[in-house]
Amino acid sequence: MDNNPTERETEILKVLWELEEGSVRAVHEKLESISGLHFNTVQTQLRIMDEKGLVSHRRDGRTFLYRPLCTREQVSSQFLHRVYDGAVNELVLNMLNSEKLSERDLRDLESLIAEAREQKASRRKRGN
Amino acid sequence: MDNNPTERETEILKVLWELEEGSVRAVHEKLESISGLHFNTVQTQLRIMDEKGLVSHRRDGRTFLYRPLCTREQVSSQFLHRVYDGAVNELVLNMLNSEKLSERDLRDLESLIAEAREQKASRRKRGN
DNA sequence: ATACCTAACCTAATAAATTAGGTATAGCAG
DNA sequence: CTGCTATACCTAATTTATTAGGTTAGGTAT
Repeated sequence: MDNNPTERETEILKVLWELEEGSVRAVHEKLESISGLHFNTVQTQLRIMDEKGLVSHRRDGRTFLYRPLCTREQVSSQFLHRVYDGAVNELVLNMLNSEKLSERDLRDLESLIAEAREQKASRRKRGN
Repeated sequence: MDNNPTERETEILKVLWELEEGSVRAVHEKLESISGLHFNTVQTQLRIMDEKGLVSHRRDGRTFLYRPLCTREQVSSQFLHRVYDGAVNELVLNMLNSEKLSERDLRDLESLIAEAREQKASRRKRGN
């Protein structure tokens, strides 16, 4: 789980992040159009990811329903630390340079930061 | 080059991003303490990365000096698109949640955004 | 009941990443 | 000149990721 997902695993996780929970079939259907993967391939991948602790599963009748154990936030944090040694500002700076952001996007980012600040303040008040 | 680097390749690129240019030895020394990699291993990796176009090399006497061709910005942009389908705001939101940022960090981020906005404005004026 | 569909399960082939040994050679110290 | 060191170069073993075939069995419709 601290073990970061491979290319294909990330692709599968993306589907599960969206679905919250899904069967092999559900995941397969989402991926098939893009990658043309075989059903069994997805099934095997999910089994391996289960062993690795990237996902969990429960039974629903005859079929397994998989859930991501690894969040997008975790994957991103790992990326940040792996590539930037944790320097968020560096990452954001690069994003601002490489991505074409509209004024609207920039404002959105500012709101996010303002919110983060407020949450910090309220956590402090509650003693956290 | 649009092909994103593997785990180990990223580690090597990180060294080269810092050094701008470096010999196998230089890269090896930086990595050895952390990963205990053999000199030849680093050399082979660099050769492969050269073939892949992730780095380039030039001769300096008897030794090769390697340079990264793939920037950290590119790697990050690929990550963004692979994991977030390009949604910068989502990524930043996650960063704000998962990383513990100080008031100072938040202010820094705000300055970066302000700068990005100005650059956008000045590019527009110059007709770009 | 029987045929059929769908699922898990088992297995292995293939491809890619990671690692490091051995060889040849150039340059340098004694 | 001779041995030593550091380098590129060549090669292959090992591990990990990726893929999908074949088998078995549960559930369902006819």
